[in-house]
Amino acid sequence: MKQLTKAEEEIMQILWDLGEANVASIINKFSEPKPAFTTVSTIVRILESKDFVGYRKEGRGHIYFSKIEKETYSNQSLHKLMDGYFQGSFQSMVSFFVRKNDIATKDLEEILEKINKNEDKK
Amino acid sequence: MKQLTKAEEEIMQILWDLGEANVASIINKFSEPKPAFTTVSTIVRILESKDFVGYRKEGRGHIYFSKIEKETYSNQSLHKLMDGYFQGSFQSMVSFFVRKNDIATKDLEEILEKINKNEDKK
DNA sequence: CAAATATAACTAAATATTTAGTTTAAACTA
DNA sequence: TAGTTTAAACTAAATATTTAGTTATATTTG
Repeated sequence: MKQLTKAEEEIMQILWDLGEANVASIINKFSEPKPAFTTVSTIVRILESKDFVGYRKEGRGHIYFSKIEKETYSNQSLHKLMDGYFQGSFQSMVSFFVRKNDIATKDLEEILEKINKNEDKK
Repeated sequence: MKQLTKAEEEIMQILWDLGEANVASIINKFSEPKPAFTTVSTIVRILESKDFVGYRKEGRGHIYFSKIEKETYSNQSLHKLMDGYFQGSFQSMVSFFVRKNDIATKDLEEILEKINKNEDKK
């Protein structure tokens, strides 16, 4: 699956955040200095050509929306990291991260609890 | 902290793997089609200028080595992902990944066990 | 020491990415 | 409907990345 460049990712994040938006709304989400209309428009059309973004016509312009779930993309990115740095092992990745960042085991226990709770609901 | 480009990362992975290496050994690690000597040499010198790589003289040439721990870089990358896609929350990231990939809770339990075991040793 | 060889440094060119100006088309308004 | 406005499409240029050729330098060997 395709990788987003830095500028592309920034705009995807905004689209994931807003759900859908025209170019003006996207620009609005940038902090100063805001990029030019044409800059954003260009990147959006690149994303369109890469099939990350779709649009529908509305009034005078286009309303853009993401065609790929944020979840799908982040999952793929995590997998890439896991494969490249932890021999594809989820356990390695998590235990490394816990140790490295002094994450309390209580946090892991809480995650387990929450997951088990939701499993019950099924 | 600086981000590695695709070509740079490939070579860093090899250096992390080998510990240290000259250009020839790096090329050797590539599968066909192997890049040209000059290509690898250029990227190594870029990594040098970015302070990712150092070298020492040996005989006729240079022996290169990573100046950044693989652990440091992967930790930073994971943090970036966590911040960008999971509001900086470790719990969100892990529970998302577990659900999304149908990872058995047993895996998480095992991680906990292992960590607790090592904590005892301290 | 001179020639051959191996390697790094320098340079360049192809490609990808980022940024934004100009032109064109659509639709709103007076 | 003609002029004005707004946004998209087209185009271009600056910058970053990737790839590799050429030249310079140092080491080995005959």
